[in-house]
Amino acid sequence: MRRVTLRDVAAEAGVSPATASRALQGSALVSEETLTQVREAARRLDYHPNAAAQSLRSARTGTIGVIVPDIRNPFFAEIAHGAERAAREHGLSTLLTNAEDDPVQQRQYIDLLASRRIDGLLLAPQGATADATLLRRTGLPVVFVDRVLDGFEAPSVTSDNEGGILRAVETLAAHGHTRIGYLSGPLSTSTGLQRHHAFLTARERLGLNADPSLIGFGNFQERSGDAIATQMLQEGHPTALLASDSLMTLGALRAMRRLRLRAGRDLAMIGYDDFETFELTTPPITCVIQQPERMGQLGIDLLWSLLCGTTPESIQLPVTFVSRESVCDAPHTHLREELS
Amino acid sequence: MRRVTLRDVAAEAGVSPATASRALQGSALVSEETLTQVREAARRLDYHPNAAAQSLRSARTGTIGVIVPDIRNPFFAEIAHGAERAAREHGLSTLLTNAEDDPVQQRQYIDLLASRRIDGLLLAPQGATADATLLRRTGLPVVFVDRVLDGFEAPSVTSDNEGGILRAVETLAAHGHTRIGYLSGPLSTSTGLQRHHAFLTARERLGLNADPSLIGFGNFQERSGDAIATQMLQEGHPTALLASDSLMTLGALRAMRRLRLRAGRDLAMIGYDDFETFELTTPPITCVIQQPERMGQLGIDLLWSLLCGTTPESIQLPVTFVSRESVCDAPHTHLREELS
DNA sequence: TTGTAAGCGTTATCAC
DNA sequence: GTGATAACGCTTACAA
Repeated sequence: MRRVTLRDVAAEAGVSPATASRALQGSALVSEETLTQVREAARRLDYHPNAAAQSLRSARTGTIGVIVPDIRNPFFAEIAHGAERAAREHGLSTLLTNAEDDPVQQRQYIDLLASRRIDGLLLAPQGATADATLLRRTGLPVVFVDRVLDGFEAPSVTSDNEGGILRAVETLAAHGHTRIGYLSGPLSTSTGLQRHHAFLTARERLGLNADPSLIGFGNFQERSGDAIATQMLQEGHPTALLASDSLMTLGALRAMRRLRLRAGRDLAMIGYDDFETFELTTPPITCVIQQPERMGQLGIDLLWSLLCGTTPESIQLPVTFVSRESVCDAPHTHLREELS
Repeated sequence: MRRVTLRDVAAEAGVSPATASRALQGSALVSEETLTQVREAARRLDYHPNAAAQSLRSARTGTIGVIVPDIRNPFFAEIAHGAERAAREHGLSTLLTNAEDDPVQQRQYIDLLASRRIDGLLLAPQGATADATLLRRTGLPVVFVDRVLDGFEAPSVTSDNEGGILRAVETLAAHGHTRIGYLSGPLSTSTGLQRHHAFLTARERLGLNADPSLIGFGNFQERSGDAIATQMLQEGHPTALLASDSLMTLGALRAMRRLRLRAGRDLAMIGYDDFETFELTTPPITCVIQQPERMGQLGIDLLWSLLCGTTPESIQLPVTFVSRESVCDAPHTHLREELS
């Protein structure tokens, strides 16, 4: 089954390939009549232009690469979705890849996408400065989304990590909690780092207990949230738990269930990022909500500006604090009340 | 910033472009010495081969197109993830696109991917026979995953929809339910159609109530599940609810919450597909579980066979029934017991 | 083992 | 308005 080429279309329409090309691109320099003839011919032959030849010639692909660390994490699925929508509105298509939280895979995908001559890259990065060098050498226009990479200057769409954590810790403190267990993400990500830092700052400012067993480091995956919560609940004696992403929140909830501890009664719990069912668990989970779909969309908009030659400003989106029912008072607060 | 081409690498290594090309492909016909020299040169210059030129010349792209109806549905995110993993193992990369439950977008993506000269297509299709024609005309090797398209013969990886629904209905019937409300997916999808048919068959075989108000049609999205459940619970008087995918299950749970009905006590509930938190809701939700990641992986394996020239057999995966706590006895069962 | 050269399908630059 | 024609960067006969 030989492929239909522009030559075939041109022959069918009785014009030269050059004219056919112009017609299909909607160039103004072609007569109304030949235009319709060429279009008709293309339709009849079911012509699909060869994108490889097009981009070889024009040095543009009309494709944006998107690299997320974990497509199964709903947060990043939303980002990908928002990005794809926005890209389509600009007439661009997206090449979505999933680095699976693996810096090596991330590097491979950067190489792959560079080979594919994407017009730009939307990246939720992980890893170290080595990757900044790699990234720089590709010469690609880059926009960061959610996370940024040290040592590489690029416009970014991030979210108010400090504000989100601060708000959560303040809320817990207001309920009398002083022993707050924090399930941190990896410090190798900018979000993990910022949130961790914000937690330390908030904790100090509010004079809360700084027992080191009240911080556990995970990898933003459910399993690590489970493991950290399990250990912490048995050894750190927290009266409240704060997780730094939705999957770790999920893991913590699973651990609590196993230990027969109920959020909102035996223990206060605040999650980061929403999850479809956090509203339907018992109790519904109080959490800090970001705007992942919007982040993806804005990321593409910034990239578009970049492609158009302007240097856009980075954007930091605000977070929302959604108070549901998983935050109870600290036990000693009850005591205090009973005594008074 | 001019791009580095094979010529540059060849010049740097002091050989011809042909030799450089051969060396970089690891051809056996090149001496050990020039091989390392070319590789070194490529590394030094940070050479990224131009995929457009490669595939223009070789008529292969090493890329598989994947079209899913809704990437935000965790079921399809898992499929995409499984597909990507498997593709990478075959040395292929994936171009993931999201049709957003829109046949028009699906068509656009088929065109787009055909233009990109993907080597094959993994498709979870929707829509009518018109799309079968379109698909056929692309001449692409296609494998269906999860769903199939009427009028287009292709290997597929599906799941035992009849078995899953049958098992769910039998379970409810065994608990004394005769008025089972069914939240159907769209009959324009093969899964929606098969499950609906299986529900009718099971219901008839078990002699259950066939009140038409006990079936509602949705679109596999949360909102439709909510709407259908809301109406059905107020007008159909079901004692049990069976939803046909996870998002509609979610919607039903939301509706029940609003109406202050609790699954496993006021009403039996069975979901289709698992959802991260169905285990953590109150009560945990009984459901039929599929194997989406495995479906994606097997889909790519079939496609690979297809690309290698063999015609693989279609695969139907079994489902698992996970009994949790959302299925209670029907009210009249209690009555009967009390009377006896 | 290596080099030369043709050509993949398209678009851009010329002329006409 | 339209048609030759040259290039884009690479692979692969074929020749050396």
